[in-house]
Amino acid sequence: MREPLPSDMFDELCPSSLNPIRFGDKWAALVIRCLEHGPRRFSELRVPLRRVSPKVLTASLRSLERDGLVRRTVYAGPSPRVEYELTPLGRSILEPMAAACAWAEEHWAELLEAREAHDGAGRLDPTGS
Amino acid sequence: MREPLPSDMFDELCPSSLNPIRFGDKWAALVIRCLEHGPRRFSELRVPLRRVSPKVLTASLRSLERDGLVRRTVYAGPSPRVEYELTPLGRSILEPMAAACAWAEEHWAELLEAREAHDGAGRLDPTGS
DNA sequence: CTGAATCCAATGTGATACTG
DNA sequence: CAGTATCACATTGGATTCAG
Repeated sequence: MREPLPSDMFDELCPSSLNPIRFGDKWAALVIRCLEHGPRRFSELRVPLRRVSPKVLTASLRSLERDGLVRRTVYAGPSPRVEYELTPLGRSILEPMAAACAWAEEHWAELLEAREAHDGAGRLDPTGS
Repeated sequence: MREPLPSDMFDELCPSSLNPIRFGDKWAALVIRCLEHGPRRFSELRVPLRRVSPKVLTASLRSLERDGLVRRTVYAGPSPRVEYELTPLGRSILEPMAAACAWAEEHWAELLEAREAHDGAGRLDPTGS
């Protein structure tokens, strides 16, 4: 429990910018993955997602909270402390998400090839005349 | 084969505007569903998707073509005729898409409840004091 | 018939600085 | 610590009009 988060989500995992299957806003999928193994504090999330500005990260979390996928808990104390965690509903989306990521990983190369072929077309004569 | 398309995609199917799982651009999922049962002409697609302007529909199709999910075929003739159909790669995405739609249908009500609860909060005192 | 061109609105994303 | 405020920018979505 409380497994360490990856140091930078942008190094690994399914390249969500390529994946045509997307979850909520641009960062929602990554946020959900960060919460997969238990509750996290805002500042903990900011480490692997350091290239997301606090405003955008907040917006993503709020959106997930609004949809009931994430619960936000404020702990009173000398310094503010807030924890985010997946609700049961949020956990239930992990499965289709994993399926989508599996598809993306499996067909990642095909997507890239198709793009290159498509983008390159029209600039050279495919008949080779 | 050549089953009729639904008359209006906006009446039925998974409400993709609510579903946090999205495929490509706003209409990609609906377009893919229209192509599920065989090739379709542009004007055929425009019927169930009549609330999508031709420009946007074209853009969506082009994007799918670029990713190798859809093949576009032009048939020469007295009047232009163009057909779109799913490639094998395009077909392969039907499965994770179905999983995502199943999730959405299953949890559709929970999402709505969560939104209402969230949007309504703050306007009345939950402690009932 | 199949889109391309143009223009515009809405939304999403982001950097920076500041606050309880 | 955990955000909010503000401004700016990019992308997307759309209506309308026009062309091959």
